[in-house]
Amino acid sequence: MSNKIVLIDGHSILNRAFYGLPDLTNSEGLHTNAIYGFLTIMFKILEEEKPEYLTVAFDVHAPTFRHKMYAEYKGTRKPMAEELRQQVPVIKEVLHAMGVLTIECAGLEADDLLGTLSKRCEEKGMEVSVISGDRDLLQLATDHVKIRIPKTKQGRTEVEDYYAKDVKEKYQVTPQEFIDLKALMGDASDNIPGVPSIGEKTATKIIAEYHSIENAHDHVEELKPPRASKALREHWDMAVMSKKLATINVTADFPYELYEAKLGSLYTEEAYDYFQKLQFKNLLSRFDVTKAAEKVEEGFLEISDLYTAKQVFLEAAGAECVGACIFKNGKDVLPLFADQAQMGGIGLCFQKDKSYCIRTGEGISEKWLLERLSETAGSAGRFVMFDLKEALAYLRLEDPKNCFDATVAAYLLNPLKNNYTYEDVAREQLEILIDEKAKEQVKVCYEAYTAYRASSLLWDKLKECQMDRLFADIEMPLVFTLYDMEKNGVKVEAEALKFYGSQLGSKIAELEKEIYEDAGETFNINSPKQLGVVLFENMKLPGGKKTKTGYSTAADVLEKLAPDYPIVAKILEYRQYSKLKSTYADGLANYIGEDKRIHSKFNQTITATGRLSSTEPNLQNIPVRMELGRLIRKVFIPEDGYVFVDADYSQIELRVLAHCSGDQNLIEAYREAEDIHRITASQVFHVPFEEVTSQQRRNAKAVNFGIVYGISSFGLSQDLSITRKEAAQYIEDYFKTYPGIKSFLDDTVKHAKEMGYVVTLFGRRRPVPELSSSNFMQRSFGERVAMNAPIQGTAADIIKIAMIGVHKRLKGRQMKSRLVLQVHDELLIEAYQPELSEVKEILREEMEKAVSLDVPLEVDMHTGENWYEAK
DNA sequence: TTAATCACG
DNA sequence: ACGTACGTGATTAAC
Repeated sequence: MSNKIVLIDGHSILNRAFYGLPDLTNSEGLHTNAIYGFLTIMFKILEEEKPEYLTVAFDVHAPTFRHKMYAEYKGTRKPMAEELRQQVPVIKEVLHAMGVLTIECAGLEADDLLGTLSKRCEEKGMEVSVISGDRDLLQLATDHVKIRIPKTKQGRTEVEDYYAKDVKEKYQVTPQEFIDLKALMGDASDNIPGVPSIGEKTATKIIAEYHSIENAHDHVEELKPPRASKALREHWDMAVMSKKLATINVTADFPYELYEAKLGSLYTEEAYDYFQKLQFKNLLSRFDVTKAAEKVEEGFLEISDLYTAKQVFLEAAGAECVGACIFKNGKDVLPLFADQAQMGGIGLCFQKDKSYCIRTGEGISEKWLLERLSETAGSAGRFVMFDLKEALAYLRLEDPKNCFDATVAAYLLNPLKNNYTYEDVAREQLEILIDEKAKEQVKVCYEAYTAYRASSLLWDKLKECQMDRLFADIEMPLVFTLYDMEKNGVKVEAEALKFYGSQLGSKIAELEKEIYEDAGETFNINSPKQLGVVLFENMKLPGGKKTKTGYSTAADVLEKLAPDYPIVAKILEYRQYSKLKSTYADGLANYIGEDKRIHSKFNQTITATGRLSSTEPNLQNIPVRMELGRLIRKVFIPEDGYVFVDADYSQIELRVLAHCSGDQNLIEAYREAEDIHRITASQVFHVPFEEVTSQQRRNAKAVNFGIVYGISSFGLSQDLSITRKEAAQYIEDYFKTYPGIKSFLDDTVKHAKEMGYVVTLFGRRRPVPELSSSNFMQRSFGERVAMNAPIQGTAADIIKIAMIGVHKRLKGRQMKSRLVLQVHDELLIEAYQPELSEVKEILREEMEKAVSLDVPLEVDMHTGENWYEAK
């Protein structure tokens, strides 16, 4: 027979969770971190204790007796953060949905409820666990009442347990005496003043000896040290009041029926809906797989004989919609050589209550299976997969128009997520939970099934958000373009790269030696921590602290010291060389394939704004700004008989801004100007075009950049090393010159605050949940994001259109020239010599005519025998 | 796994 | 009063 009860201090645990976890929001912008943390802690406790009863106590937000007393003493409590406040009613609803009893009582604090309940339950002979983040509650500990204090340490929650003996052990006082201890030492977090000049040490000594403040007061003359004796005499009233404040009422009168606290199943349907809405994905796995899912699985079939497989493909021919997946066998194979990867088989689903897992094997060859799948895809009304780009390595798809990449669709609907797996989509769109431990064939069937079922739901949502055109006309065709780019890769001269690396290596060794000599000791220069200690403590350079963990040794800090201290200059140089060597020289070498080419990945579902990202390796951040780094571009070369053509948009983001804002002045400027920063300077600073100084131009350029980033006076002042006031003046002058921009940015932020998202010219959305934050910094960040995302995103849309156009024309004419890289506003083509002039024409046309704006889109183009020359 | 740093647009 | 520019990815050290 279990006779255990768990009592939770609701607000205290919410608070712990709120401050212990990073800010989380669901897609509606509701903050959820405290709720999530609370539930995690609660589940952990319940699993450990397996109690029969559970009750969560909350404070009522009317002033209570103890607060009122304190308010008279000194002001009021700090108000609760808005992000936390909004989570309080939600956790109560969630608990209710799980059948957990919550109590609150006007005029009583949660402490009093907990104290009274723990006493009542103990008297009934029950074992009691009280969960709180507050040490106050330690006074409730007995042999049968355990106080449990959860601590979040690096993401993991550990719980400290206190029975009466543990309190005594740790604090040298009994739980009862703990009240007196608090009365003397006070507790800032619980607004208990205590006696001035008596701290933890003294208080413990006094209470351990005299056991109560009253007894201590009776012997006040004997108290040591004299300071404490004096304090207690002079502030006796404070001690008495503090004791009253610190005492938890264990005989409060409120209605409570134990049977109501009896635990049933927490995992109810209602609770599931809440968890779904709150997007607590890993908590959802606690719910039993739904009955509906069990029914779905009845229709799953594993096939490994040719005859049945043939039947299935016959049935699938001409289906309205086909969902599919391809799975590998055994260990992962390098994606570069996906063609050679060992295939385990495929998943296939083309009707709502059946899904197949077809394995390769004796009767069924890989080749045959892929051919059938390709045919099926071709004849389908719609062919749906997750991560279609990866699958293209296996399939021959003739007409991309009927293809639907569910990963990309899910990304467009919410670009802020980290991943878009079929499990996620099944849960979000189909409300099906997939058991992680399910057998391979079941998972394979689920993936195909999810692709089949979710595509129409995703498509409807895309239409609802007016992203259907963006999806069908830009993102889906782009999948094919990116696949070809990845397959093409870019040729790299391994020998030259190796030589470059070894040169850097000797330079690094030289600098290392000099730095150790200057410092008078050896240390790891790559460790910011060690470096900080050497520079700012051992060598006593000025410029002290900056980060939480120690000194900042970032470049902008060191640059200020470099002119005066040769060692700092050497460190900066060392950093530069070692970055080049580790990331670029050595880093890139690891990715050169047998074909002497690097096949970097272009990711389509990573960024919040719609840009692409490049990984394994990242070819979008190859050095260019510094000559030394720029040299590395010489190792990127075209195939024999080919040349590079590199084209980049000139200030595409600013042009997008000019168009979207409709600011006549800026539009005019772009229609005429050769040099937009100069013309901006001329207009903002009211000087003739010819008389603009280089300083003025630099400033104007910085303002132009700032505008695109979502301007702030602080940011601009940092960039230009001027005061905030001066920066604010620049911004004001800029907006005076271009009033259309000011109103556009204001309108964008306003729209974002109303709708919760911003939109690009082509309908791409980015949610901005930060805008509803009560935290100034977070909200300001949201405002900058709202200003930047439509601009950066529209530019991304435009170059995507250009890429598709270029790709289509090159392919359509069966040219040998190929697109190899995209770097946000730049395209690199490996052009077959005889096709060079045609390629240049195509590239310019497709880029300039990707979209018609109110300002011209200008493209700079260069050719060369390597990337260094072509840029 | 996270924080710091630095490469790019 | 708050304390930052927007968007990425790779490497390294240190927990």
